[in-house]
Amino acid sequence: MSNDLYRKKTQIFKALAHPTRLFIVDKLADGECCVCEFVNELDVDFSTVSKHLSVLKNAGIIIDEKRGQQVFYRLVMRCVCSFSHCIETFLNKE
Amino acid sequence: MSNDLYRKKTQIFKALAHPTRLFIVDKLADGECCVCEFVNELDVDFSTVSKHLSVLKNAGIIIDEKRGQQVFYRLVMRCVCSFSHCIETFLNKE
DNA sequence: TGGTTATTTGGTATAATAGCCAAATAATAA
DNA sequence: TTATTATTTGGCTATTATACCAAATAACCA
Repeated sequence: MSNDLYRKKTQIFKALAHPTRLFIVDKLADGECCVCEFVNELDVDFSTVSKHLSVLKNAGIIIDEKRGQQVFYRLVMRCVCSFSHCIETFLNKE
Repeated sequence: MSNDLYRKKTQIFKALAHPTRLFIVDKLADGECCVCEFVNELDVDFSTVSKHLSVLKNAGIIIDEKRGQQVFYRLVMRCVCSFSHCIETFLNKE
């Protein structure tokens, strides 16, 4: 049980283990978004969205880029989408 | 943001978001195991292993079958393996 | 420069999770 | 029936995660 690998993998699963963050990833699968777009669609505080984004960023799932006063986020770990899709198929079977 | 779907998906990611549980899933990818086999390899209490297994079971990732006095667990959500593999590739790139 | 907008950071209260121990259950053996 | 083995469950404490508010930063505009 090589600890370091499991620790890093766990960080990725933890980052994804929240409904708001899964929603963010789903949305980013269709293209980049700025922070305010998430705030508009989710009924949570700006600071809360920002913190969720930083969790995903620290895990290496998304990256950010500042353009003007806005910050845009992009999905880099694309295979999350295929797993997410597999889960949906799985849930429909039950 | 259809809440019920995100709630269920989150449950699956939460279930996977622990090093011990990732280890269990990895091991089950190679075939069924009984509880005691995990206890031997992991340095944690029997009750702790049992609780980790029930988290994975409640999420629908593994199933159990009692044979005699032992309980055997099997991996049913196989696509966890491919995602796990993708994460490893991803981590190696960095 | 001063004001406004977009975003992040720090503080804090609350909720969820993890791990151990002890006790309960369940199957089998003596 | 009693004892033994395998596993689960309940209770408790310590740690971690979440969400809000307020304050800080950073870019742009007047």
